Parts: sequence; C-alpha cells; structure tokens
Amino acid sequence: MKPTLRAVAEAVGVSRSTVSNAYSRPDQLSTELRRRILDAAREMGYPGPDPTARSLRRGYVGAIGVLFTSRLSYAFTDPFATQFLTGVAQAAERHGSSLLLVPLPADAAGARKAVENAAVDGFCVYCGGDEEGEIVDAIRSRGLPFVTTSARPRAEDRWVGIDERAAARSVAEHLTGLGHRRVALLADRVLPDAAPGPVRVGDLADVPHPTTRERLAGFADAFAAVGVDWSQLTILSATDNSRPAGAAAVGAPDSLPEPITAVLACADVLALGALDTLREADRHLAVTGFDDIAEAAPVGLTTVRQPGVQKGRRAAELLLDPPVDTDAHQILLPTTLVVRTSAGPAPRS
Amino acid sequence: MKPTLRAVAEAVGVSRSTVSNAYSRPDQLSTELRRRILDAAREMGYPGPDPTARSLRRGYVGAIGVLFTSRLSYAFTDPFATQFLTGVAQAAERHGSSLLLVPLPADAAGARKAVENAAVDGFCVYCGGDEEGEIVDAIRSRGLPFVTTSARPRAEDRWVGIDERAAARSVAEHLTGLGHRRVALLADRVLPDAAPGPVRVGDLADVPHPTTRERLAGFADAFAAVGVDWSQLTILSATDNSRPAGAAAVGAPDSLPEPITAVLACADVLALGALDTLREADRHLAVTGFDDIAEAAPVGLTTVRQPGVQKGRRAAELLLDPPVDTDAHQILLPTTLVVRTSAGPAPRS
DNA sequence: GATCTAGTCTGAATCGATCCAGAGAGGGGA
DNA sequence: TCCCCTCTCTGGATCGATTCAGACTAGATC
Repeated sequence: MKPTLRAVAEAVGVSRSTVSNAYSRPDQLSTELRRRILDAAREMGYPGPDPTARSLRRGYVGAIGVLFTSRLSYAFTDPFATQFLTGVAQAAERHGSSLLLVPLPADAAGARKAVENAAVDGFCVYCGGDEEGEIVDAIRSRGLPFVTTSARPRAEDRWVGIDERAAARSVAEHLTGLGHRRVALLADRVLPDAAPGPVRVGDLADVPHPTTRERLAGFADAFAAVGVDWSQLTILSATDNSRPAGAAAVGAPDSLPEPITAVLACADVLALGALDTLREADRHLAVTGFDDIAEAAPVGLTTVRQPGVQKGRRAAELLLDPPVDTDAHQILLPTTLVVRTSAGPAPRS
Repeated sequence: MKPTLRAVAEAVGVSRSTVSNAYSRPDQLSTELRRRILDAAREMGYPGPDPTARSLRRGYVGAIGVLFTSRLSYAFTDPFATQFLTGVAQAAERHGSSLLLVPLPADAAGARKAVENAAVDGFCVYCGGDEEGEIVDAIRSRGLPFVTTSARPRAEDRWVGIDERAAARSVAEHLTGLGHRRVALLADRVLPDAAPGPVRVGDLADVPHPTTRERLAGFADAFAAVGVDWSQLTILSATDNSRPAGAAAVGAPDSLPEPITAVLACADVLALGALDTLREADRHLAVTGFDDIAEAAPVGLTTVRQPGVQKGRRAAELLLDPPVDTDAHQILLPTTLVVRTSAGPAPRS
C-alpha cells in the first residue's frame, strides 16, 4: 500500500492541510516544519500528491488532448501531422502542459466515448474528417475549450487553418498554365470504403471529408476556369493518407487512362506514392503535392506549402492562453506555391 | 455549472449508484430505467462520468506516459523517435489506452516533478540520457510500472532494446573492412554543453548518455581491432539529435582534419546532416548512420537498421500486458547492417 | 494593558465519481 | 404457506487530495 498524504500527516503529527501546503504552497508554513514534512515523506516513500486526486480537486488537469480523426498510429505516417504535433508540443512545453494523444475508434459512438473519457483541459482537433461533427459535439457537451483546423470552421469556434480551396487552386492553376487539361486528382478517402483507384464522384458534396472536399473544389475551380469541367476529371481514392496508399491508388488498373498528363494530390505523401508508382511504370506525368513536407524538396515535388509547425503551435496557444479579443479566435495562415521540377509542361498532343 | 452524476440522480429520482451503473454496468439495472436515466442525462447536458473522478476512484487512468529525455518538441525531429512512437501508439490503440506525452524540463528536479505529476498508469522511457536515473527513480517511487529502452538495463526492469555496442561495431567493421583507419565519430551531446564540433573525450566513461556511450564504444571496438586506438579517433559533438545539428557539427572548423576518410554517426539524422555539409564543401568522405530511417534509403546511406516501430510496440505491450514469466521482461531486438552507397572504400594513401 | 497584525496551523467541506453489502420485491419449488 | 433465489436498486464509505474560514500564538503598536 502506497503511503498517502494522510499517512504523512499522521506520521509527522500535523494536519493534512499542512502537508498539502508543504507541497503546493510553501509560503504557508514555516520552512522548518516544511523540511520536516518533506523529510518524513521521503523516508516513507511518499511520492508527492497524487496527480489524479489533485486534478479532481483543483478542477484542471494540465494536459491538452490531441485528436486525430484517422487511427492514432496513422498519425505519424504523414510527416505533416508530425509537423503539426511538433508545434503543439512546443506550445504545450512552454506552458508546462502535457499532450494526451487519444486514439479514436472508427465508429462515431466509440469516438464520442473516447472524447468523454479523456482527462484533459481542452482539445486540438486535427484535420477533421466527417466524424468531426460528432467529436466537436462531444467536446462541447463536456464544456471544454477546443481548437479546430477544419476546412470550414464555425464562426464561434477557435480555429487555425489555411484557405484550403484557394491554396489548392493555386497549384492547379500552375498546371493549367503549363497546358495540362486532362488530369487526375488524388485524395485520401474520397468516398468511404472505396477501393484504391478511380471513383465516380457525381457531386463534390458527396465527399465526406471537408478538407479533401475543399481541396478538390479548389483544383476543380482552376480547371473549370479553362473549360474543363468536373466530369472530365478523374478522381483517385487512396485508402489512407500514406505513401504506399498513394502508390496503390495510382497503380490501380484504369487509374490513369491515356489522355491524362498530370496527377494533383491532396497531400505530399500521396504525391510521393504516386511518383513511386509512376517511376516504376516508367510513365512521366506531372505530379503535384500539398503541404510541402521535408521529403518534397529532395525529389523536386511541386507543391503548396502550409506552415505545419506554426499551425500546431498557434492552435495550442489559442487553447492554452486564448486572446481576450474574440476576433482573434480565428487565425488564417498563409500558403505558398512552391514550384519545383515534378510538374513540367504538358506534352503537346 | 456543469451537471454532475448527482444532479442526474436527483432529477430522475434514483440513487447515484444507479446512475453510475447506467453508464458503467448496464447489466445492473433494468433497461427501462437505464433508458430513462440516459435520456434525462442527455436532456440535462450531462456528458457522462467525469474522467478524473472516475480515475481517482477506480485507481487507474487508461493512459500511459511517454518520456523523452530531450525536449518534447524535439521528439519529432528524429524520424526514428516517430517510428518508436508509432509503435507505442499501435499497442496503446489496441489496448484502448491513451498516450500522454510529457515534456521534461532540462533540470533533474523539474523532470522529477513532471514525472510525479503525470496522471498515467505506467511509463515508456525512451532513449534515456544521463537524466534517466533520476527519472526512473521518480517512477519507481510512485510505484508505477515502466519500460526502458536504455543501453544498460537493470536486470529487474522491463526493457526492450538492441545490443547497441555490437550494432555499432558492425558498421564500424564494415568501414575498417573498406580500409578506413582515420575516422570521425559523430554523436549528439557527447559531453554536456559542448559546442558543435570536435571534443576531447579522454575516457568513454565521461560520456553521460548511455546509448551514445555504447555506440561509441562499439565503433571503438572495431577500430581497436585493426590497431587504431581511441586517442586516434576524432569525436564530433552535435548540440542535439537533428539534421541541422549534424551538419553544424561536421561543418565546424577542424572537425575533419586531413587524414580523415569517414564519418560514423550515432544516428541517421546526424549522418544526413553530415552529408549535407560534406556535399556543400564538396568533400567526398564515407558516411554511415544508425537506425535506418526512411530518408536513409533514397540517399544511399549505409547504416544499421533497428526495428523502430516494433521497439515501440513491444515496449508498450510489455507495459500494458506484461508476460507472466519474468524472464520475458527483457526483449532484445535484432539489428542489421544495411550497406548502401554512402560509404565506399578508403582512398589509397 | 488592550488592540492589531502577521505568521502558522487546523478541521471540515468538497471535488465527482465507484464499490459493496444489503434491502425489497417478485417468482419458483417443496 | 414458507423458504430461497434472482433481479433491482439504495446508502454510505471511500478514492486522495485542496480549499477556506477561522483559531491560536507571538510580537508590534499605541
């Protein structure tokens, strides 16, 4: 049986409050007594106030939850997620808070329960998929603060993100400028449970993942502007947001029928996967990514940069010390088109 | 004021126990009453039992702590750490546990306090530096289980790791086999607070970080075997375990005086940094790494592979459901020498 | 000498749940 | 009819601390 604060109090012959004060409010008792208490505690092997009991009484935990909508162990397959996490960690560290990474079960009810069971003071919701509604709802009903990075924030929520649609449009315009007209758009989980490869998406509204939807919409905008409409675009769905999944989606039969000259990916990892497959098949299509992760530069991937570390850092800051001014609750980060070598001009047909 | 379980009980007109059972032991009450309780709870906006209170009473938290000895935000600068974390996340996910990433202050007292304040059921201590003693001590006095990956585990502790020294020796032997005799060894924090670049290390025992020490010892073993002794080796210290730090250490004045033909790094990230600097300076030395992270293959880095994801997974498993057999508390993982192109034969002098 | 103040320390209430022994009610078997 | 068993539900103790108003002491002030 581990000794408790009470045991220490009895051993020293003081009240529990005093022992508590010895740990949490050294100015409330004489240094002499404090020393005696601490000594006795050490001797008894008392490790200091129990964190859980302390949290219960104090009403805060000292940890913020980070919620990934895909499986937690996938959180690290995309270096962009890692960048985000780095930023969150920076802010948390400065603030002295811990980071609770919560695995979310795939089903909505399970996810809800996971959110309800997390002992934290607030949440960073990263890259909200379709489940985000349920999750945010659960957080809200717990009355905890949260920050989203979702593509379409509510006005009253704290948010840090980018203009997904405009950013996507910027790469796509780069491609139209290079003469590409028949292209494939590559994204993670375009439709739920789709096999890797081409999928029919009648209407963009059918795409459940908001970020994916916005990016695809941005791509579509650029092509619409040069007279290529949605139905002429090939949509490739990957099973998850990873390099192998990108490779598999592009490698599926009929993924890239003849007239296609370029692949626009919704994430660099997917683009890198696409490049893997194309290299192997010795096909030379233009490929673009999204995020500008570290691996993008060495292979010359043309992409859109978004400041990942900063995104995480500002999100956590928004949570940990929110600005008094409510107008500052939403932070729009800049994006930049980074032109490298992976996407050259379309071959003249 | 958020409603509590008590409030729900009063609203429905049942005891608190019954409401509690409605959430945690559905078989203990009639479905009819349970439905009524849950409905009332929803209506009142009661989000379910408070996780902190529940943890206090139940005596467990449902989270495991992951301790990085360097700053938490640096935890993600080394992809190997990310691999480890992925593995831990996999096991945690399967077990339904959360992951608490705890930022450790640089000072021992602060680190101790951080450990004492973490609300978790156990710890994974990753890549223990010199501070590990203090940390493990703090964990032990809390009476919590833990797993280390340290280079020199105590027999009674749970551990998963590799034979650091033998693994390091294997790359080094590869280099001696290629004729390299005058080399530099590159490591993170060889001596506390050393500036980037060459440092004098009279005795390996002076190196505080056990993993670094073991790897350097392994390198030294191989060179000793061909008659090159410790004093003839150049030791380069990096300020932290990251690619830029590796580049800086190698780029310092006098880091690589003339006869040197190879750089043996204690981590792939450092090796990649070294390659950056060497490429820029147009010097063609042999370079080897350690870990075999994803970035190693594309640049042809010769290195030692250790199974990172598996390391994390097994560590977490050891924590979450420990084998009954105490002999199975220590798991030695295999390493493999991966020969690529970054280290060719030494030029004939 | 009475009053005030500052410095220490105490006791009881409280945070929000879970657990366990046991009370009542209703049904079945002898 | 009586006893036992099962199914529901209750009350009170408990997890391990923090908090806050107040008690007590001793020295300072007038």
